[in-house]
Amino acid sequence: MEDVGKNHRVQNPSDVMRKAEEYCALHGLQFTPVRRKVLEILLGSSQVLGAYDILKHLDHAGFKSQPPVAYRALEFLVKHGFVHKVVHLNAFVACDHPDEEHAPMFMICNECDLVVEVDSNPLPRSFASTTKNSGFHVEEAVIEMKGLCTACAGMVVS
Amino acid sequence: MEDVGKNHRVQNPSDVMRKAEEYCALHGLQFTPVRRKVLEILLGSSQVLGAYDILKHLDHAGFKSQPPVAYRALEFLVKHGFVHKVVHLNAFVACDHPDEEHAPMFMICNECDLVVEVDSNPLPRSFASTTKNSGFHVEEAVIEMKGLCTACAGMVVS
DNA sequence: AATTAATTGTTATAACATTACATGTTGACG
DNA sequence: CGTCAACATGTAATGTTATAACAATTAATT
Ligand SMILES: [Zn+2]
Ligand SMILES: [Zn+2]
Ligand SMILES: [Zn+2]
Ligand SMILES: [Zn+2]
Repeated sequence: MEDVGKNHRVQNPSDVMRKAEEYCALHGLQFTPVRRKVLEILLGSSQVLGAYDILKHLDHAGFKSQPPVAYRALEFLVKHGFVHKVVHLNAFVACDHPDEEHAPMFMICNECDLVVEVDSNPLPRSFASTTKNSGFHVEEAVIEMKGLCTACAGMVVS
Repeated sequence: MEDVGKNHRVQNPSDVMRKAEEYCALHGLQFTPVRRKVLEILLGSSQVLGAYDILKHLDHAGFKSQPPVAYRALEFLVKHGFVHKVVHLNAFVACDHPDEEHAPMFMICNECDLVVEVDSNPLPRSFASTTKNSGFHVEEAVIEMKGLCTACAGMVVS
């Protein structure tokens, strides 16, 4: 689950970084060095990263690297929508478009752990009726689909 | 997360139990004592149970109680649709209607951890187009919504 | 009966996450 | 400025969830 290549899963990391800065400034949030660094780590990774992967990166970058350091930064980043947690992998991923309100929706490959965030804008609406009937007040919807990515599906056939 | 009351989250446990027996007989699966017991434990619980909760129950019932015992039984039960895993709680729950093909969909209360399985039959279809575009072959869709149950939502207001 | 496949027993360890408390930093207010 | 409260970080220890690895047993197949 380590970062292996130079490819980023997010197209323009610096762009997202700037959005995060602006958001924090606007809302009086402290975008501290650790928080900034963790977001950079995730933006620079081609794969999702577990908390302990992030700790290793922090360690290499000269930060403190006990578990709470990573978990606290991740909690902040997730809370404010810069990062999502992929609950099936106990791993984290920087969001492409943290400025747009959305329910995170992922496709996860069972073979290679590739994770793709797809747009879910029109979907959560359809849940509303189902949940309203039961009197449940929904705050967050998490949708994760497991299966095979194009590459891995191809391998099986061949 | 222990079983506290006599209420079952599944209406007719013995009914589900029978369905599981029939399914296993029909498909040549071994519905062994541990597997049966774990399903009974989950059917008898009013709440979702973690693997280690189940181990405690197994221990009390005179079964072996090392982690793999529970995890292997749960893997079997999940694989064949008798049990679902609630990934947000790392916990397991017996399914009400294992005979009907469906994607599990849950509502989870952030306050009291109440978990309600709701019917999702019409919904996964709407995902198909989104995922097909990306060439992803979906095998399983997990939908979990977090929020407040009626009871807990009421408390907040008062 | 012999062979193979599936399941279980058992030990150990890996992987993920939180508690608790001390220390430091920041910003508001008098 | 000095004080206080709120927020953030440092650190050690522990708690929780899940799997690896291999031996032993049991069930199905030939
Ligand atoms: Zn996102
Ligand atoms: Zn793949
Ligand atoms: Zn179900
Ligand atoms: Zn509740």
